[in-house]
Amino acid sequence: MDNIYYKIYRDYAKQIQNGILRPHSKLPSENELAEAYTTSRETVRKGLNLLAQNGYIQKVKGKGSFVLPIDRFDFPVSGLVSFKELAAKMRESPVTRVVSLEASLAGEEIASRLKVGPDEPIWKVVRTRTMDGEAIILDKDWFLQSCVPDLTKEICEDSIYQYLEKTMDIPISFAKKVITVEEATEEDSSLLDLTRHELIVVVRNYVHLEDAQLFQYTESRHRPDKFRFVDFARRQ
Amino acid sequence: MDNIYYKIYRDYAKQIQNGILRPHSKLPSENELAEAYTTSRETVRKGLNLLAQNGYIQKVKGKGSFVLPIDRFDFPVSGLVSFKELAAKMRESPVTRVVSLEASLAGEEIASRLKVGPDEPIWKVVRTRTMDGEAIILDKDWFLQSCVPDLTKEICEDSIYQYLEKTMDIPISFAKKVITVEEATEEDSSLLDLTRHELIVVVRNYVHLEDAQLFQYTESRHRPDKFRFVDFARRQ
DNA sequence: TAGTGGTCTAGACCACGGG
DNA sequence: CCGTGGTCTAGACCACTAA
Repeated sequence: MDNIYYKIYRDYAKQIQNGILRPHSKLPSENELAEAYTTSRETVRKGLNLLAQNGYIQKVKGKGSFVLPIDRFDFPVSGLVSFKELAAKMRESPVTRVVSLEASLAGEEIASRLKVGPDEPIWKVVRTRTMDGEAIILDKDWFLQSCVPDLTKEICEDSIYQYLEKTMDIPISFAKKVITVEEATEEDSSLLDLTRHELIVVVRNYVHLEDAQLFQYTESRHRPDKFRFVDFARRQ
Repeated sequence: MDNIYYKIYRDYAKQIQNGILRPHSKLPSENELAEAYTTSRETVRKGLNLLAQNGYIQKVKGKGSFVLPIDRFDFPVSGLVSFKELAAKMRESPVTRVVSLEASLAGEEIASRLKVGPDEPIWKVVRTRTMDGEAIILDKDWFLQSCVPDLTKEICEDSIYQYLEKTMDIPISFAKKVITVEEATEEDSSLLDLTRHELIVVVRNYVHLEDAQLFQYTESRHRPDKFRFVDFARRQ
């Protein structure tokens, strides 16, 4: 709310998402925006660069900034987007079921993934995601208890990210994501509505706080035919 | 090239990749860097922000900028990285085989993907990528001939991206990438060394020029057990 | 308190595009 | 030519960290 450049980013991102600003239309020039927001050109440019990085606009030297004609529907699946945020952009109504929620010690495998000792207290959450009556995603989350003291079934049924960021004010900073395809396990078969495919798309997410501390490891296991990952990337 | 902030980015990216700067070590402060490069702090900050966006460093208010302890091996698979660039970072020696290279008209499906008419002249390139003696990736590329006049088998065996950027000076700007898992086709089976899996990971890439014109469509079809996609993402 | 990064300003010069 | 975005400057104030 405070940042001027972030307000410019939000203002135009919203207008582009709502279709108020049509694809290929031209934004005001940087000088005009600086006047409109009573700020300097460099501040305007920070806002416009955010829009460009996130695929909203294209800046062309000597001409101006233009709205990109990209489908905003399937879009921000890239980056650090949680299931709840993703589902909000879709037509179907998804259901989250909490299979288990337990406080325990890390153990061998998770300890190595979270780079802590095997006796580190952690939360383990297992959830399934159902769309159109079919359980198609199995989400397994491990959190450091030292970062998240309380966790309830109600929070897990909603969005854990929202709880951490909005309610707890825990600053999530960055994440590394690894996508592979692996053999389905017995757990996958028992908790998901698998069709004939014996393969599962596994998205491993290593989530870090602002001080770069690794605090969460997530495995999101998707039925292959329902998996879709979209990414927007700029050169340099 | 001459950009000061880009030089700062390259200098430190290289030092971090080479291990000259160890993980968790502290970079000089922004004021010190401004002096060292005889430039202003805002310019230094642009370089540091590039490093942060690409996962090299973490900036902490009141403390400084620190090298992130992230495996740089499997890393820049994110973004607009071509097979050649990717392979250069791996131990194995990959082989590219050009299956076909032809000039033709777009036709129905490709015309809709490239958003041109079906009579638009295009290049179609089909290549297989072999590692450790197994053909594991099938790459199918379509280019607008209006953007790329000449294309030879030799160029396709090397890196098309390198040819476009370095030799032709065609400015690639951004790309949208969609990853899905689909049934293997007969073409997949005949050109790749598939194991029992009947599924193929399909990475569709829509590549745009600086004026936002869509000029290339690529389908990269991977054997599931050899597929791996890594992504680094920052919140906001 | 001193040093750090985060934001912002009010200029400047440049390269590019189109009339 | 003028307007555009790209780069850069030399300051400023703030919030945060650590001694």
